Amino acid sequence: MSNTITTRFAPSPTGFMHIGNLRTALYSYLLSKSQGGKFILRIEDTDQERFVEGAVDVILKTLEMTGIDYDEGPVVGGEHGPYIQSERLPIYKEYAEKLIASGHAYYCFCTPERLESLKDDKGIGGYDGHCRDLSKEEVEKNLAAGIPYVIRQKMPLEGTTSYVDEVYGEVAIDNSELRDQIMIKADGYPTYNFCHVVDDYLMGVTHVVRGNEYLTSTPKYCLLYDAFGWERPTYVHLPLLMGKDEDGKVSKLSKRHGAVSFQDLVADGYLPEAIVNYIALLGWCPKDTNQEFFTMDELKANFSMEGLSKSPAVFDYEKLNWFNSEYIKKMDDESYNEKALPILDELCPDYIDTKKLAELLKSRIYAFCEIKERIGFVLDRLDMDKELYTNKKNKTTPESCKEVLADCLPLLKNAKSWDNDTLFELLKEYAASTEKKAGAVMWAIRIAIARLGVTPGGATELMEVFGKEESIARIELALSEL
RNA sequence: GGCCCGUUGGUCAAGCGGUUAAGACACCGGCCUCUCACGCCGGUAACACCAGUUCGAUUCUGGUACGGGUCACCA
Repeated sequence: MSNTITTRFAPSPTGFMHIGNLRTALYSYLLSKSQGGKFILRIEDTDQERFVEGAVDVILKTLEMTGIDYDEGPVVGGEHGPYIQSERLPIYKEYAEKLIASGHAYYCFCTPERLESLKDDKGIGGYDGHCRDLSKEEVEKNLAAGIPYVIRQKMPLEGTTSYVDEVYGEVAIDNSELRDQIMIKADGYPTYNFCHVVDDYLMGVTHVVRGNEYLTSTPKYCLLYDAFGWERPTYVHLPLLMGKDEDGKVSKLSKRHGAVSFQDLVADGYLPEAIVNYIALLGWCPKDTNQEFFTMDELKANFSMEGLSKSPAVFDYEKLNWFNSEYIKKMDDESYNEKALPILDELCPDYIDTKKLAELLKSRIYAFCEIKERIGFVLDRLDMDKELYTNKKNKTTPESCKEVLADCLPLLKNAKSWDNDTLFELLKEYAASTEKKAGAVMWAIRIAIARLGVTPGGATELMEVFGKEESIARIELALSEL
């Protein structure tokens, strides 16, 4: 037995990466890497009906973007391959037969119809062990007759099975609660319940990290390890991720709560590092520190299972927004512009200084998807609401603003250059010479050119963004309307 | 419904028998300021309930309530 820790992430290729699933991958990865262990990626694609084209690529891409690298897995390979379950069918068959031989499993010839009839009106109801004690002769006969069959795990009828979970402590389940679950389906594919155990063992997985929906079914898996005579792994079940409903209640995080897949979030302009940082803190908390910004390396250095929480966490978009805005502010200009400029360049007219605009936006957006809605006043000359000229703090009125605009127009037309500093000085001098408050002058100009009450940036900053021609044109337009 | 798990402010959470019960987001004030944002300063707000153990329970035990999970030829 190796004494290094090995964990794995074993997603189903569903076509998208649910954020809860990503968090599981993260924790599994961190648990291993925090102790210098190994991390394996395995694709669990045994459900032929749910096969989705290209879904594996989504998984690979997500792990790449988030910086969760694996030591073994599809593409990179490894000593325990193949890492895609549909390519391991003979292995499952072999191990299932071992269990039949040892009396821990049996053939079941029941029809789907019979199984259906066992359920109650709520759709709940389990197998009744109908084929559990079929004689060897009957089995041979049915097999020879080509009757479709499944292979079931034979559960003990009495007693309890328990294990100690790293997060939840001891979990004990009466064996009478355990159904003789299917290991190999009629189509020859194994079920999760069976093949993940075989794979985890064969791949040397020492710590099984997964969502707590498996908490109560884990005794069945323990029994499988026992039946094979294998040492059971350490289990680390994670609390679920929840979403808040409109009525204020919470439920398992799903689409109705908003974007819940990694790719949705990225498409909305959230940064992978921000997403990772945020979800790392949903259900885990570092010890002995209040730090909340973590790079992947820092997460590796700080992660420990003691920090894992037992109770479910609500995914809060507000906090994600905050994290993302912080990450945006920390971006260097080059990478920030790489994301922001294409969006602005596509939307804005040529005369707009998109680089300056991007700069103004940097401290004001929480995600890149927000840019479009923030620059409507740049793209179009909005309808003017004259009330905007009234500002109590600067004591402005439409009339006072009209005077300011009329005075400043020629000044601006003669401006030596058209940058923020020059314009600001120009207007400040005008304010001083006419004994007006600078704020009052700025207010008039800003409203005249933006035609909007709240804007990203002040009057002179916006004039720089708009350029001389458009700025002058907007002031003339505003004047004509007053 | 049976079984299992959970419950500290609106949210994420620290706490691991004795604390003025941290911190963060959000919210509300104030400062800064050419509006807003950023930044800075400050504020409101929590141990679900009932018993028991104990000199003392947010911390331990039991029950109740509420929430969640699970009982598939899905994972």
